[in-house]
Amino acid sequence: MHAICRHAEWVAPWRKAFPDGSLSASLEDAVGARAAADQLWLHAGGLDERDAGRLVARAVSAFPGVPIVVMSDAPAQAAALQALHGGARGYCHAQSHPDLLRQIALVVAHGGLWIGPELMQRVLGSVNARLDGQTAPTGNALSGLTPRERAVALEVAKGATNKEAARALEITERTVKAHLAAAFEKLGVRDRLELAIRVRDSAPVRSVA
Amino acid sequence: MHAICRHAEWVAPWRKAFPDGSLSASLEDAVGARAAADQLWLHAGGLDERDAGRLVARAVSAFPGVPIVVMSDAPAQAAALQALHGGARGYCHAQSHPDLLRQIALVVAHGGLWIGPELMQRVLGSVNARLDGQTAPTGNALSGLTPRERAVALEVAKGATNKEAARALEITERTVKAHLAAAFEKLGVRDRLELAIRVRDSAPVRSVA
DNA sequence: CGCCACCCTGTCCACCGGTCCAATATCCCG
DNA sequence: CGGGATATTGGACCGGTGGACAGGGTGGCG
Repeated sequence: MHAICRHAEWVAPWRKAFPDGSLSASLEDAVGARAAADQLWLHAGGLDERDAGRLVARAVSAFPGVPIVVMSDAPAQAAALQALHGGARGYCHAQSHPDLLRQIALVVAHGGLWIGPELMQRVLGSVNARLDGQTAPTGNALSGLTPRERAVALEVAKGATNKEAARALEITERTVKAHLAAAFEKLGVRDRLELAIRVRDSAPVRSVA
Repeated sequence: MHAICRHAEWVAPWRKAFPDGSLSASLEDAVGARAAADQLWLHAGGLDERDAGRLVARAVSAFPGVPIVVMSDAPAQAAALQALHGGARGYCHAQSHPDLLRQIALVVAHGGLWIGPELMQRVLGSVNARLDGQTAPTGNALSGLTPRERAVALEVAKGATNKEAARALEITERTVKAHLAAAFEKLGVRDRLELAIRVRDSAPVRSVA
């Protein structure tokens, strides 16, 4: 267990959690001291996201195979993502309770990934913000189509297969193909992909999370 | 500790890892039995990604607050993404060594997230693409792909067929298929239409502020 | 009543798209 | 040097897709 922090007092909880842990003032010092550790904890106090990400990347290459946990003074989701993307295995508040730090160490030591509970929620729930238009924004590429053709085109533009569109509209797959063929003809496209592109590019408003 | 699996022999390692764990044949059985568990392990053996994702989502709502771990017979990145997006806290091979399973349980029990080490980077890249529309200039849907996969994906996102993409990149149609299949897997999409949607929605340039 | 537009369905078939089984060559890294 | 990632290609397989050939039903309009 080794931590890197310019001033020892910045990571008081960590010292309390791991009394036997060693500490370096910088990554270079740790490398010079050949600090062999099972885990490396980085204090990224004043660094912005980008610098923190780079620091993590350097640490990863300097200590290959050693899991890295980043401690921030002001945790932010963007910073957490950068840190994890850089190769960190954990991200937490530098002033977390020693018990929590030990718990994080446990998770990371066993190959797990530690991200803040609020970030966890975003990760796990990100897909729930699915787009489900179902609106009727007239005046775009769909204006020349009949209502049913438009409905089918919208389903396809969401990525649906013929079978799925059929189920969604409660009609036969054959009928979907008929409406689709008509839409192809009217819009001058050759397949569902071009239709989807046409529809989505001409959509007046987009409700993306 | 509770597992859901149609046939007990499919999850022999799990039974060895948790001799005291209970087991149900289906999610409905588990609900009916009011199986109160600290963790719920789902065997998603023969299910495809989508059904597995839905199963996880149902399990999450049926057992709110209970961490879910998905065991797959043939782990794939796309399936892992679907499972995690559905709310799973872990994803692993159903035939993993009991020691590894116990390790995973430990991580999950302490609030961690378990994904295969090789999957970690990609998942984070995908999460990156989903979460930030303004912070990271780099990191759209293409970020996790290799240069050639990215090139093929861009051609397809423009509406090109395999043959056209092949001609544009001066490679065989067969190779286009290979790169596309890899891109599908990494992005967690099933066909070129969903890939095009994903790519175009995460494009760096957006007309709306 | 005919005509027409729209909606729905059926069958047959060629082609494309996606996946599974490979193999080969290069390059970089530990 | 061996292992891993990347790029490239081959063949076979099969389901989805799109086009072509059909129809039948409804409602409006001259």
